[in-house]
Amino acid sequence: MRKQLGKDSMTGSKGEKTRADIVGCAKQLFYELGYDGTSFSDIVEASGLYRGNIYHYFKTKDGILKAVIDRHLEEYRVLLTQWEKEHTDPKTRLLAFVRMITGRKVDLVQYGCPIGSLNTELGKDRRDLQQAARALFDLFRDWLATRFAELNRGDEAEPLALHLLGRAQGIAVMTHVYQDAKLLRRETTQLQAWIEQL
Amino acid sequence: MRKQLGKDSMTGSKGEKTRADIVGCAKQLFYELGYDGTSFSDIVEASGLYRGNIYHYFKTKDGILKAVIDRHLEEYRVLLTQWEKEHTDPKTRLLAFVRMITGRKVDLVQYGCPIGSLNTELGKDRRDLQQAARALFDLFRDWLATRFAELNRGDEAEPLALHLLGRAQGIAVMTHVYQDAKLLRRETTQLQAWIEQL
DNA sequence: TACACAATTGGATAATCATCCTAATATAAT
DNA sequence: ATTATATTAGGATGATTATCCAATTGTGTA
Repeated sequence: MRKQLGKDSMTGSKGEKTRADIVGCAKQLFYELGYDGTSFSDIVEASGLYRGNIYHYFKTKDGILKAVIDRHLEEYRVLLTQWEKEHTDPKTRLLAFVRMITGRKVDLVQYGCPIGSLNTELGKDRRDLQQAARALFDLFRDWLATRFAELNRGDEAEPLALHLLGRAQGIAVMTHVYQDAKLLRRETTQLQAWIEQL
Repeated sequence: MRKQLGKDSMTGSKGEKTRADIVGCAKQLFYELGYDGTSFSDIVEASGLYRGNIYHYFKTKDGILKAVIDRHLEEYRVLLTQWEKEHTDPKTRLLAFVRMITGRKVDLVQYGCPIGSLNTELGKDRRDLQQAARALFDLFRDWLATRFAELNRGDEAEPLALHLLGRAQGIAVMTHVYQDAKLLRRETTQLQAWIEQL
């Protein structure tokens, strides 16, 4: 019954739950208030834990952000895998990406794109952290590029993926700035048409 | 020789220059570091003035931001008027908008879109300030819509303007995130083609 | 049972933040 | 020259920030 290998393989389930709670609270707060806009005290309050306890799991606020980014990565990976299981047609898979945008309409109107706004904020003065956050863009870029490759657009696959990602980002920014769900609907419809006509 | 009416009508040119310097420094700092990322001390250092002196001109940091937004508005208004003077064809005028993007390539790669990133940041927790910053989007939206109206796209003028703005924002985000000038070039070329084919 | 370590408690700390305050000095009008 | 106001000088203030630390409690293992 020894599991002495990794130090985090089989740490008490109690601690793992606490750790996950911290990441969950921080993830939501960073989304709603921004990374810099979220204070350590905010995380303390939202989680209902003590300051020291949180520092037992994370040495710095930056460390929490890294964990939040990892959580995002895990969740989006699950989502992408799910889309691949649900659909086989490349275009339909691409449409699932667009459907994710419309599905998160309410949050997009209120807080913008979670990964876009995070990268925009960190890109200003914390380029070290932005590099970590960029992995989220890479994840979608690669997945989308694979879909375009499935459509036999081999050499244009990556540019097309970046184009689609950019379109989505633009829609997210405009939707957030104008708090306009109609705009989001109109633009995503155009995006769907663009995919179908590929 | 009395000008007792407005308290700022004809304040000494010395003070007006100081005020303008403060706004100029803050404008650049807010762009490079973000609003929250810029401390009052940063403005003090960059301007070479004393703290109290800056507070003589602006009661709060928020007040400085409002002045910075106004400065942006003035400068962009000049730019838009200039484009209208330089070109008469609506499409050529729209292309001037796209050329602005490519012309600011270096800054876009490094700091993103000044008005987009500002709105994204303020939209998180300071919706009151975001409302003021949104005026910058309105300025471009209205100007672009007028161009589409010139192209006899009356009822679609505003949606088309928002679409073009969104495309530009998306390009700015992607260019900034990936620090990739090539991407910017590729996407703006597509945007030009879209305008010409209208 | 005893021991080692994980987890929690609760407060302290130094730095930084925006803001405010009182004087001193310059500038212009009377 | 005198008064009033605009401007500059420089420091003080209290709140908030991220981070740290010592003491205590829980928990699974030898």
